[in-house]
Amino acid sequence: MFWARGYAGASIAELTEVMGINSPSLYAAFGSKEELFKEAVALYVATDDSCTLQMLEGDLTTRDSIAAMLAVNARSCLLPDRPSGCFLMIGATNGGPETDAAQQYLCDKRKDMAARIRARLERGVADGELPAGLNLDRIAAYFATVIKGMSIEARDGADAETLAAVARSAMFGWDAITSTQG
Amino acid sequence: MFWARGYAGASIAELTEVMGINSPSLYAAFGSKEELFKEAVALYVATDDSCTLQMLEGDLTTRDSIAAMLAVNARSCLLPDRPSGCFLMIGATNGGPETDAAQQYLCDKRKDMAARIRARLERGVADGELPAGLNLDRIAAYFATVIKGMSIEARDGADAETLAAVARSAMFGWDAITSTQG
DNA sequence: ACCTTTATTTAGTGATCGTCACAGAAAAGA
DNA sequence: TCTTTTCTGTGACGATCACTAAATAAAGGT
Repeated sequence: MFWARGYAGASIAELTEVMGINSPSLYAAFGSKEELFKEAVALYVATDDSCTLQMLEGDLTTRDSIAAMLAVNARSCLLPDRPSGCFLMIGATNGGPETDAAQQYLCDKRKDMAARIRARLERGVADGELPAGLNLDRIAAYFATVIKGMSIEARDGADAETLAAVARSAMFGWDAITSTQG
Repeated sequence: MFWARGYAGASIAELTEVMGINSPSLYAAFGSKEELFKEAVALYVATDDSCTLQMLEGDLTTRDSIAAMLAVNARSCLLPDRPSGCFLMIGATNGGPETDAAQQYLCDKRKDMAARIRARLERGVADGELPAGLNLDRIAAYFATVIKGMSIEARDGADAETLAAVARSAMFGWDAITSTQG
């Protein structure tokens, strides 16, 4: 529900109906809507989202691991029986001050993602695959931007082939991006 | 208000307070919250957003016009006294069924943007700058994805230099993207 | 079988949502 | 000046929001 409607758009009444419980049970188990949301996000990060970032952990070259991450993200934006796009990108964007905590929580998760991309780039520098002196923050920001954009693109109705092509296109500039010019 | 909080997050009470009127005046002038939102979006498209797509209309080469569009978009995501990011990307993403019309309206505007990028690419083919046989839809989807991602990146706190670097990075693969391989 | 503890249901809290009927004020035409 | 028209402010509509106190049912221990 949070994934499809967002934090503010998913009401307690809808949540309890889907969960098959009454609201007092929900509050006894989770404490508040905000806590329930955070647990849902944590579950998402531990399951669906882990596949994408897991591509950064293997024995692939730096370039191939980034490419694989983009490709996996493109696919996971259009899984059957799930809302389009990544939960972390679209789970809480709109809303008044009462949604600030949820928005900040997702923002932190997105920054974790960028940090892990940056860590993979650092490993590439340490392995000698990438030259020293690169501005790794900016390179990581570029790939994070593409990933974020793909979620909106998926919500707008892009098909799997288009998203896969976007992932490939984002890699075409790899050699120039990873040259020492920033 | 819609830009900062989104369609569902901006209440009539907040809107009327900012506008300095009472709700009956708002309904007499615009008819409904949805109509007011559409007028606000139309105003945004005609003013702030026009600067970005205007880069596609000049005498620049296809490559330079796309690069200029990305650069202008990067700057307009972080204007002072305005919410971060593009209104079309973040104005209505969350919410229940009653926000579907607003979401669809913004989605159509985003597709207009992609269509204009595609039209610029077509002009490039007609001018002989780009080879024939390219899958222009996918190329346009790539640049649209980068633009969409930059808005989330801006909301997440990226500074102007980072966004400008992202815009440059997105252009590094231009030659490969515009080769006849799709 | 009895008591204690846990879980679920019913019902309702005040607040806020988008929207509008109605009354009173201001402006315009004669 | 009087009437007609347009506009603005007051107040309230039913619905829904997140959240919870009190009552009822179930489960576990002895």
